Amino acid sequence: MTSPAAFAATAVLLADPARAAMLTALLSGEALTASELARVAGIGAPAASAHLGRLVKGGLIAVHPQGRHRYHRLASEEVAAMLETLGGLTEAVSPARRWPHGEAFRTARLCYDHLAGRLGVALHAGLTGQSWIVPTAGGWVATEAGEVGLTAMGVDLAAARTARRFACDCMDWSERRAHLAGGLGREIAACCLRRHWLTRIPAEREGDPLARRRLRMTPEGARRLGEALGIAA
Amino acid sequence: MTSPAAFAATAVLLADPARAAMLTALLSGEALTASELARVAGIGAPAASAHLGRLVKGGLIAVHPQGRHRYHRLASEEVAAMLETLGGLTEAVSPARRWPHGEAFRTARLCYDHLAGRLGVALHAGLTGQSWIVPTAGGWVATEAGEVGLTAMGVDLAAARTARRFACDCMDWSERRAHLAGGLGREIAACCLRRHWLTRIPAEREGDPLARRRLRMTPEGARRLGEALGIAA
DNA sequence: CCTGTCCTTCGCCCCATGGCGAAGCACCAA
DNA sequence: TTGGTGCTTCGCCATGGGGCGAAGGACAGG
Repeated sequence: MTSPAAFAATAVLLADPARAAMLTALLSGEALTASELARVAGIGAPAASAHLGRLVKGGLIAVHPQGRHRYHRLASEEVAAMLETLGGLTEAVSPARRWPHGEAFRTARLCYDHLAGRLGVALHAGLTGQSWIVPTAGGWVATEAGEVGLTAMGVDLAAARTARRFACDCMDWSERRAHLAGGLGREIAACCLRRHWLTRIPAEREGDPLARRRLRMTPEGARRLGEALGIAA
Repeated sequence: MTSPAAFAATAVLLADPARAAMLTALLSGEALTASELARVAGIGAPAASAHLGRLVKGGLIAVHPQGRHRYHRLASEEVAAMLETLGGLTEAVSPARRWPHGEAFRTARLCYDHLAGRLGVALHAGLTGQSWIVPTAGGWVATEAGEVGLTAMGVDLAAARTARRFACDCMDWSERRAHLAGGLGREIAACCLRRHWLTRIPAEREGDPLARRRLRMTPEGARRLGEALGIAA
């Protein structure tokens, strides 16, 4: 029997401060070990293990055992989008207890594995405005012009196509507009980081779960992204 | 001090089955009394009162006292979008416990006060594709052509402008694409319902919190929406 | 007024959940 | 094999929170 209020079962997983801290840390897109996550959450190893077990069972995170370590990452794009949205709601509803993201956070950041913030929204607008991608059922597909342009930028389209979704929208809360997720979003972000068009901003204090999500655009990046997509930095 | 895992405070409000049922019921966009919500949640009046108090305090719902009755509605567009997203995540993560929305639910439904589902996404694509709305910082604005076209449809643009946001994106989970929210989204939905281009589908069983969210397009509606926006029903 | 209704507050019980320490596995390195 | 380390399981305790019944305000109608 499916309950009409089915999402409560998922919401309980988000409702604990320790689990929330873990999930927030994983929004950087990096895979973290159980002990790293325990430290981030400020709890002991046994408690962390229990939390991680519930998160895995609930389908929110996935595990990659590697020797003695167990690396954890968010289970999917959907989970990342959900956390981003919930964080934005919290900020909209109660500015007093919003998380401490500064202006840099709104300008450009990682949302799991793709670009968000003003840059992410501008990228979405640029791709659709130039018809490099066009709508289809359940997402977007690349046009011929898009394939040429993206390949010239250095984006690995073959890798992007291996994802479950090639390109789809993800809500950008700080901008109230959609940015690009899916395989294409991932590969564009990877390309920008690989070529040092974007660099991660180091954390200001130790153990900040939002560390490594903030991005800064290099002069080279502003030029290249600008000319490729006609967007203003 | 703002905790990095700030969203946990909001998530606890969603994590209870009774509160989740209440919020789900309010997604229909209607204002409900405390006793109606108690019945929907399957709990007594005292428990419902406590839950509603917490939801109001948390900024998720708003109250309108009216005589002996206290009407409750969702506090904002953001809350509705958040619930929609969380419901979608639950379905993506765990199809076993997804809520029972049939095909009609995916085709056309209300997301609080605006249109969602395939129809909502098609509407968004039609408005942007014909340049009736164009992007701006934090949302969309209507062009001159858009003002003419929308007014001809019967949409009250003056009313739409009284909203906090004129037009912004809202994530459509079943389609993985953005649909239109904000004052314009609200007025378009109101127009379609007023002119009987769309009608609510009656609930199949008593007390279904998803009741009155499902929509069906009338032949007249398909024709009018189709010719106005060039969308396929 | 008094009555019925709607809603809230209060007091109480109960159990689900989160935390830890200790012990037990699993794996790498010597 | 023998440690050393990372992680999990087990047992236990404390607390928070959700539920109800009973009682108390607020409001409409006679």
